[in-house]
Amino acid sequence: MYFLCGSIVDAKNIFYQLDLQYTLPWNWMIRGFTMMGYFEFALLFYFKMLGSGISPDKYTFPSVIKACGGVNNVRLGKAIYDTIQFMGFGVDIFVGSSLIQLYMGNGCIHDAWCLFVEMPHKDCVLWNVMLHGYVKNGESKNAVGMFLEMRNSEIKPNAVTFACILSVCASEAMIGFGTQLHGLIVACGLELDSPVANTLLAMNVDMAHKIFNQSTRTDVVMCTAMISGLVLNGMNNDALEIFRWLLKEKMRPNSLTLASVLPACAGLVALKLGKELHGNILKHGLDGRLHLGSALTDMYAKSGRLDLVHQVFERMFERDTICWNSMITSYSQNGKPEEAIDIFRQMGMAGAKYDCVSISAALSACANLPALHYGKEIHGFMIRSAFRSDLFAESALIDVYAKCGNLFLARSVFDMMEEKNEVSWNSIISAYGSHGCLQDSLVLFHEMLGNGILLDHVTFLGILSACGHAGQVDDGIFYFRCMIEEYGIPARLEHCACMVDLFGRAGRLSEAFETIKSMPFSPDSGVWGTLLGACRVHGNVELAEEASRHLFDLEPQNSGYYILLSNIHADAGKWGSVLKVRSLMKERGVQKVPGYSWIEVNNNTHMFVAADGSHPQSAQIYSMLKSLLLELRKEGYNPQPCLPTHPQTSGM
DNA sequence: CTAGGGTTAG
Repeated sequence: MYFLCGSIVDAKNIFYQLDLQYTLPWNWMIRGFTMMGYFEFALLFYFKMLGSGISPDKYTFPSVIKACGGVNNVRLGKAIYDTIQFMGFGVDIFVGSSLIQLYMGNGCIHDAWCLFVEMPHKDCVLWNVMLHGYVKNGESKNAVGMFLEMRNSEIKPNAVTFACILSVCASEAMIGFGTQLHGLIVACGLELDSPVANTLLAMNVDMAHKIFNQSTRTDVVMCTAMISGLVLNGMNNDALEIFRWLLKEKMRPNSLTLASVLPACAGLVALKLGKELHGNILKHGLDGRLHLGSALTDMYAKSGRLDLVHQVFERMFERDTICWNSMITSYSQNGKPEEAIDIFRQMGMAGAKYDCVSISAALSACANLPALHYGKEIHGFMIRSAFRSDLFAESALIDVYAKCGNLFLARSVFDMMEEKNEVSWNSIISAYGSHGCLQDSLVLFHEMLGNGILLDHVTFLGILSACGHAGQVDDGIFYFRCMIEEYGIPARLEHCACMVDLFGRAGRLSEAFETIKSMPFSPDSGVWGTLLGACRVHGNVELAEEASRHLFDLEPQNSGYYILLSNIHADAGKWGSVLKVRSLMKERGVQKVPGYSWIEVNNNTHMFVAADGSHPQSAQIYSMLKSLLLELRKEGYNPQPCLPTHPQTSGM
């Protein structure tokens, strides 16, 4: 079993040193490939074996049939079934349960049932495979019927039986039946067994912990279930603790275990451990597999390492919907919305199937650009396909329309939703908030309360930003307190950042600074940047110096902050300080990145840099700007920068 | 040699 200890290359080398006249090494190879999830290779070796004139034995078939299941090839499975009968092997319980699994995994419930009935000897595993098959196909009634029938037979249910039937109770909310079963499980003395614990985990984390700690028989499967359950509940540290314990106990994590731990690393931004795991995955030749590839991509994305994201993606053997989705998300979450949309396109061209996740990920990229044209295109696609009533996608759509400045469309998406959850409400509240419509935000907030929707920290983020955009400082203070005291939602860094913005916009800079000093988090560049921006608007040089000190510390290469500080000094007429900032930039080798802006007109995107004369209609644009500014002056508005001049005529 | 555990989104 070199597959479990070393790499595929090692296994192959050893294989070719063995005597290939015998069936045994072939069986090992086929079983090894199947266990590692390399179903195609398992089948390839099966046919190589037949081609070499080696006849398979009864130990060969279960692995081969499982490999057929891995590539969803029922027809091949049936052909092998014919071969087995033709060779006169008869169908034992091992072949039988593998076949039933294959049928059930591909929705051939009737075939599975026929085979089950025909089996002369039925053991507990065979019953369990049938039971699990019904559960997987959503046939809860038949599953329960199967269970009751099993109770009437002489076969005793075991832990796996209960695990299957309990999962039906959890999904169908059959709480009464569930408690009844629980009593039965305890009566059978099975409570501490691993598969039961898995299912209990889905119901209650505390209970799972208790069972896990008391359990005498913990194996890799149970640890994996425990880890994934903890990650699902956001308890990443506990998940990593179990993983470290598993290694200490000399248990061997497999690809399923690794796929469960990686999201915990992603959540904690534990890049070092993540890289170690990646090294392990590479050593075992597992990095091209779908589950691990997607998890690795996400882990590197959350650590901000797009270079490694790209590397992992390039090395993948196959690409399914999920791994494309995590690519879109990776770029979108790392401030590269254009690339994210591009990947969304590539995904379609590569023939991958879009799902709700792809749609909502692409839409959130559109919202961040913001790109109304792409957003509308995807909206059209949603209407044509069946993605219209997906909560995630619709909330992202509200966000797109709001960020693209179209509140009306955002509201109509919200109004037409068949079903709304807290995210949908949060999206529309933030939409009004970012447009300065505090009253509408508050009306929706109370409507949300009235509808019994659960408020969360995002709801208050929307309300606080609404107060800020509307300049209602007192309301902001009120809702900030209300969140903590009345709803028991602890303030996060983002809420404090909203408060800094709220005070800053209103010119109450000392209170903004007070907020930063008193908050229980270490302020990030966003918070200091907000304060610096407010200092520019309200002309506070002293605080600007303070904020800049922190910003130059946090992001020494970000030219924007240096420029902003130097402009603040310039506004105050302190030309000596302006020169100091400029020389600091030079000293640190900070490059000034030109700012771009763009606008969509008739489905064409036009992009501009400062003092840009490259647009074909540049002359008209500048003359229009000039006349607009003259209009503004007539109305009494006197903007700071001097009148723009056409760069070609001014010789810049 | 057969059953139970895995990845992505606001």
